[in-house]
Amino acid sequence: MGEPVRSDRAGELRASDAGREVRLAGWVASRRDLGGVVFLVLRDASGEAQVVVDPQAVPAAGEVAKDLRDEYCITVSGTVRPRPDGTVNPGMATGEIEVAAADVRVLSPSDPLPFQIDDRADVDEVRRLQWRYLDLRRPRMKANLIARSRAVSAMRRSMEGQGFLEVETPTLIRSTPEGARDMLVPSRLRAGSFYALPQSPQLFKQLLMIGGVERYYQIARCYRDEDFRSDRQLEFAQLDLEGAFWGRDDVLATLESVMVEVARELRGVELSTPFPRLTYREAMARYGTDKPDVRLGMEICDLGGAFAGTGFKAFAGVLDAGGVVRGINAGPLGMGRSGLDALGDLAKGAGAKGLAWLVVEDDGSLRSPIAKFLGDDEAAAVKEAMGAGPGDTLLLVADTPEIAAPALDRVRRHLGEPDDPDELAFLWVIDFPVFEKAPDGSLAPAHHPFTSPHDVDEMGSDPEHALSHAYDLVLNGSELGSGSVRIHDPEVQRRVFEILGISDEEAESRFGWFLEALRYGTPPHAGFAVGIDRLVSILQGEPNIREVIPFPKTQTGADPLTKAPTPVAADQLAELGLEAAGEDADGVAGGDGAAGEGGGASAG
RNA sequence: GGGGGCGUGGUGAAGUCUGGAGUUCACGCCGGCCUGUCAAGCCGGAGGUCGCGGGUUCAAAUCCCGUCGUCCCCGCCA
Repeated sequence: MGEPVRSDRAGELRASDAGREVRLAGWVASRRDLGGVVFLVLRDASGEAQVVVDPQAVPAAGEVAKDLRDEYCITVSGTVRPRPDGTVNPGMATGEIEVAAADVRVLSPSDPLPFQIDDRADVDEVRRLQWRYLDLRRPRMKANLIARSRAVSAMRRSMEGQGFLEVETPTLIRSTPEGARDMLVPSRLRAGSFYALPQSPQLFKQLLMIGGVERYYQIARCYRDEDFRSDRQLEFAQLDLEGAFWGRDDVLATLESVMVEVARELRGVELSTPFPRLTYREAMARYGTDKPDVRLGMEICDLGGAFAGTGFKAFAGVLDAGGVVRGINAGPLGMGRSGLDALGDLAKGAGAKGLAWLVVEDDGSLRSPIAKFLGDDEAAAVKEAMGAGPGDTLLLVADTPEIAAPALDRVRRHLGEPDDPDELAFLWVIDFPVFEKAPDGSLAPAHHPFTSPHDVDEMGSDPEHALSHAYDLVLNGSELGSGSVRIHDPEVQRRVFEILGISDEEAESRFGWFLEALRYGTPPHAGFAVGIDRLVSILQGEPNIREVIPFPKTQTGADPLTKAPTPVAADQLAELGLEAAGEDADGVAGGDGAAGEGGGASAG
């Protein structure tokens, strides 16, 4: 077996190889048996090449070829030759040549396939995941795997070129019950205690800054035990980075250079930098969201001025109560009553009491259920404020800012469509508030407690308006990642905990090890993390991140291929000092996979 | 926790609203023919618990209830 299985890669053969003896290996992509001659398309990772088997000339090869089926793994020895006149296939990279087979051998036969390898049919995703190894042979997944590899490679190239050190951090870490639910791992050596899988390497990368690394990056696997979305899995990958003696603009510039590199690699485009920056406040005012898709147009207008002193009681009441009237010019929708009602339902789903619509008629008058309540001046002011012309549909929400903004965002995203689907609209959202205001008016921390506030005094005295040095990177309406300038002063860190309602004692018991670290000459530092799955899925035009993950899980956290998760044997649990709760308490791995209610495990 | 879509031979779809024999289309599979095909072509064939359970009905893929799976969304994701 000293002889190599193959001499050449199928997809790389060209006319200049004519006359060469080659040995190929790969899979049977198709077989066209014309009786007197058999054409095979042999596919390997490099591409495809046509093989011709002539049973008259080579009877043994003819016998083998007759029994080949799709996806048999084979080797073919033969001679590369130009195709006869009129049979060149210009749609194929190797279409000028074919390999005249002298010998065909089956390395490994294939059962009939559960679905076809070509892209003809949109196979049910569970089917694809159940036979993911076959799905990976299909063009779509193959292209996505390659794209992901190239994206990560571009990131590494960019980081290395800028002097960053790649450092790995642990994936079995201390649980910090903040933010998302932790994925827990029981400890056998300390029964009853648990590790957590990292939601991010946050504190470790800060320790690396204290450790003098100065420029750190990592392709980090992160875990968050929250419900799935099209852009969320239990585990995901981030480009995580941090720099010492850095401020915000160093971070943004570095990330921009990484994005330029990745976009060049995957899209062959040159992004223009710097990316636009919006403050959080601007983003909310103009788009009603902290991750605006600026490709959609239809910016939100504030109509408080136009309706000041209005006689329309619904609006006047909202304005008097400190609320807002805002709207978007949806352009020439040409929508009937039912369509407009559906938009209204969308707005109501976001908490709005309703969505008022006004259509500008050709003569400039307004057709609307509320038209009769509006004076001529008001109508003119509204049209003026929204830049409305004949045919335009104007959609208005009157409510508190916390409700009006997201409601209009939903309507806007529902209606909007980018002019150019290939456009990449990167932008930064900066100056996030320290606290986010929920629709019910309550305040909740918007970021992790190691984020530096603009002013810690203000954070205490005016929490509603206090800003932090936190920023997000947004691409086409998706949050790609976020970062911040970190607190490096232990006293500031202590006060931030205090304001967040974490007592000195609690902070000491949970983060004492980190607070101590801050006391040993911590450099100012800042950093960021980019969601790799999201970035690659958007650049690849994929609708969800599962398409760029080789072995993803379904929405209920199941892997249709391996059937994970499963119950485990009682003795396996006993060793960990655990007792399973739920119906499958004494189930074993490989059972029917029905997870017990609660599914949890308690320390025993 | 909540809202919505989907589930029909191996695959994809139509049929479901308006109940009437597992009907149809494409691909695949099996067999045969075929010496220049290109997701070959032609002829023949096999293949089904219409996700599962219950109900209504003379009769259910179709209507009703429940349940499972999956996808999208809200909540959640500091």
